[in-house]
Amino acid sequence: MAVTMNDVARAAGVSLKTVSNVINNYEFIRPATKQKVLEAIAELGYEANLTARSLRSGKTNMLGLVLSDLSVPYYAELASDIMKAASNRGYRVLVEQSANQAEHERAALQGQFRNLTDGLFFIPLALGGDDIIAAAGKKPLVLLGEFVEDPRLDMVLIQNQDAAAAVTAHLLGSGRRRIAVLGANDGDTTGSNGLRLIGYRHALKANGVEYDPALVIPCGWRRDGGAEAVSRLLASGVEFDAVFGLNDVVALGALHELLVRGYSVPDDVAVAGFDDIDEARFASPSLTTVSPGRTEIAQRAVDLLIDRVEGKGERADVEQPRAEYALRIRQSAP
Amino acid sequence: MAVTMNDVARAAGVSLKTVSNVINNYEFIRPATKQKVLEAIAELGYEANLTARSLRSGKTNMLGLVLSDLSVPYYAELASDIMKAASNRGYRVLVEQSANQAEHERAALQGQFRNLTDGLFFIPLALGGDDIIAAAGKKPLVLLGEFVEDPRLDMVLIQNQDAAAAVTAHLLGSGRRRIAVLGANDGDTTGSNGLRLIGYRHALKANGVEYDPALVIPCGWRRDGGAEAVSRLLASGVEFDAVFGLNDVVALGALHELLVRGYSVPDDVAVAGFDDIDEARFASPSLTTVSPGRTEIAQRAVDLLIDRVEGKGERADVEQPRAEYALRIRQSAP
DNA sequence: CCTCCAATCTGCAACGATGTATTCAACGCA
DNA sequence: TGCGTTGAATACATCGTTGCAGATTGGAGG
Repeated sequence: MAVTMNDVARAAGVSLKTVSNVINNYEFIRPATKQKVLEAIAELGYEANLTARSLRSGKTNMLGLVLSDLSVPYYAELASDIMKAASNRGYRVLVEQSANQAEHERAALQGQFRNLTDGLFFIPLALGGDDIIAAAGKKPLVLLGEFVEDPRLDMVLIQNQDAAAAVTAHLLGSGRRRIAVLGANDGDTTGSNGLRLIGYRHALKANGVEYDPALVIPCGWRRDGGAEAVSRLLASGVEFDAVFGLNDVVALGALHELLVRGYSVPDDVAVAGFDDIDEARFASPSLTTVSPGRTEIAQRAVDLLIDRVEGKGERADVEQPRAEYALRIRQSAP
Repeated sequence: MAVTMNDVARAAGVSLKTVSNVINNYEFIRPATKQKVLEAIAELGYEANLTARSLRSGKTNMLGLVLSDLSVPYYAELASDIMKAASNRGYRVLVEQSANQAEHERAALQGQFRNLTDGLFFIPLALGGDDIIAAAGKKPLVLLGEFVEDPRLDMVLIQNQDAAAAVTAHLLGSGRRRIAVLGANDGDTTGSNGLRLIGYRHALKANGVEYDPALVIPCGWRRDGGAEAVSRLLASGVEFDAVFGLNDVVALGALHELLVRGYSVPDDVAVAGFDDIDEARFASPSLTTVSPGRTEIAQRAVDLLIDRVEGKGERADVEQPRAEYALRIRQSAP
């Protein structure tokens, strides 16, 4: 059916192996021979069979990316950045949605998905560090700094704590004193939610404001979660003058609910988020948030994973680069 | 390294081919034999090597999805739906971003990307029908009804024209008479932009409102495109009492710009979009828009492509199912 | 002129599965 | 008893590459 190396070899009058050598840029090939082969390739429109190559070489040149759902803007944007960065280094990315289910995450760590790829980017949401270490195979794995932080695993870290503190400090700086936190449980200390909550508490303490657990509202990390959390907060009668959504969609859901109910943002209530998704800039009012350095995260993760895959240096030390964050002050909390 | 069929065969005391037969559910296998093999598989933790299987069988069980950029919410949501539907039928989806470049699109249609997949979903933005037919190989291809509509190609259609007419009619019904259209050029007749513009004109005509080319503002199909289009529209001095963004992000960008400039929506200007992305429901004010039936599109596209791949029926007739649209009336244009 | 080495090219096996054809045993039936 | 038929398992070739070892060629050096 398709043109194979054999066809090219015959057309160029050389051996199959020489064609292979030309394609793989083997050093010792006479320019004239190379020329002949390249011409035959062009003429026949030959394209290497990647499946055969993978079988023989054991490399697929694909990287896996496990995330909960592409319809979540932050993940979609991150995936886009990762795919671009990987493409620049000659790799494709195969995305797998875990739907936030431990079973799906585990399956992606070890099953067929793993075999299809040379290495894995993983945004764990349901599994913890121990689970991951237990389930993961031997191929390179890079976590993306969302929920799990574990010293035994390669990962790109988000400065969850410091960034959350910066947002909180900004709200405090504008005179807010009753800042509700949406998306965490009082007492959380691990995961993005826990770390961001800690950052929030640190900032309160540093500014001499007392921590009130009644202001910490757990909710799903989606728009409707944020909206519903605001409803509960209002129903509870607890006073507040600012809302810090632990990610942007929660903050945007909250913002929407506040406006629907006739509150003025930022006059009555200031709103801030975390992630700096594209949408934040165009919300009305535009959303104050913190950028975790998405593009940098993607680039560092890709470089780290591909270096592992290609075994450059072979050093076994865990690497955990940390991306720079940046506060984005907009209308919702000037 | 990894466990192969051979290892399983040895452990079970049968031939390699028998193991293969068990795995492929070959009909004539004694239950006792099957049992032995399955036990050996479980014990050794054998997993089939998909690369080898692909090489031999010529099938990869992967489908390609070519779109411009995952950071565009509509595409991310569609990709998510497609991946879920494909997964239900045992296929994975490999996404390729074309960045809206003809060269990238062409490459995805014929190059290595094509070889990696059994069939392709394609959302063309830069290429036209002729280009696609010229570039596409022999493997199944299903277009997703955005820009190109071509009777020679399998595709799932969006009811661009009727849905746009429905939005326009709704705006007219609420008393608006000067409806600006963002995202098309006066005279466009092809592509989503053209078809939606035609729908708009039909609705105007049906309601006895004259078409004014000055109200048609071309712009990039992104948030900042919509925002900037509103700026141009205002600068032009042309009067308008409603804005119809030809997709949701354009409409949301426009909405943002209007609010920033102190206009009241919907009192001064009504705003409507097209796509019904998740964000539309939570915008402030929430966005009136039309749902093109994203989940249905994904499901139909997956069914169509997989049926083609698996050659069920082998009928050569082009198929072009049409998804149902639905108007979503919200605050921005009640 | 012969040896030796580097540059260049080639042949064969192998990656791990599946398709085809074949073998072998057991069974029913004349 | 002998023969055809069917169920069950196997042997071998094959998919299109790349790794490895070996063959060939053309000077440089003695």
